[in-house]
Amino acid sequence: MISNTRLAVAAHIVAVLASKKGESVKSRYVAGSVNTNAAFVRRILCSLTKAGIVRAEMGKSGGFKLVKDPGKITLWDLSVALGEERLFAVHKNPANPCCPVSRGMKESLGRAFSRVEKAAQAQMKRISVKELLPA
Amino acid sequence: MISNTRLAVAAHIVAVLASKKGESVKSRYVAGSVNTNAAFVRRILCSLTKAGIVRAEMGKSGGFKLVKDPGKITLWDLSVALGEERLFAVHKNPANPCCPVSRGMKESLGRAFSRVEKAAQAQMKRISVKELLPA
DNA sequence: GCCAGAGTACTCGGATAATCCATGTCCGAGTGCGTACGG
DNA sequence: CCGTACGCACTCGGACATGGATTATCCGAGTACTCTGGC
Repeated sequence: MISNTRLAVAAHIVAVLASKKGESVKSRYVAGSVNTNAAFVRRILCSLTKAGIVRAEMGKSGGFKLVKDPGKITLWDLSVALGEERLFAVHKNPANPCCPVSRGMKESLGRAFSRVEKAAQAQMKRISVKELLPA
Repeated sequence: MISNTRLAVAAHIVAVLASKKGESVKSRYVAGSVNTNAAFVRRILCSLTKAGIVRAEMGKSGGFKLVKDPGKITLWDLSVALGEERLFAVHKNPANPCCPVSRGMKESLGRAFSRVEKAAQAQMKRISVKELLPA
């Protein structure tokens, strides 16, 4: 069902930044915690920057800082920042106009999936990054 | 978040079968409605067969028949049949033992994602294929 | 006319190929820090 | 001693491979229908 791990990695990244209490953290350090490469981390941090969740700082002693309170950053915020609000994909093949089922299927599926996504969204809004940190 | 369209296609397939009221339908016909190739449809139908939702019939006038009542087949049933119960993926890179955040992250994320998935699951169980059919 | 048997056409099922997306590797552009020099 | 200018090391950002997943194409195996021949 899932192919990418961006949301999980984004949550991990923000958790690391939160554990550093607003200090500047380098992408390389975060990559070490996630056990991946720094460029991948930066690509996600770029999205988070555009969403106003973190701030990038250039130069020798650069890095990323958390802008918002970790208790106020939810999984939903991260999903939106990554542009991954949708949980389900509908096949994009054109509908067969000869088949009544096919004609209405995309809209029906869209409605059904939206209902499910709305329920998921409500839960995601209730989970903050702070809850992911060790006690 | 999603890359494959199997759940959507499975729902479409079952809807087509339901519209035929238990008659035998060929994979080729279904493929025409979904606008894809017949083998792809058959692979999904194979999963649905193993789950006892449809039955395959060989031979010249073969095809697939719906076994269960469309009103009793939910999106969740289809997800289980396809083996796609999980909505989120956690990165599988090993945790960095030096980082306390990293050590606990997978478990924290697993718990958080489970909560979201449980909410989604509850909704998916409330949506049957019958609701996807045209009025 | 009825039954048996072979042939055939059509199906499903699985193996193989092409395509697309996510991730990893690499290099260029830019900025803050450190040092050296001049005042 | 203090301020300024230069060089540098280190950062982020984006372009280019690579690997895996998803979907499409193809071929083999098998079965129900059909037609023919015999009784």
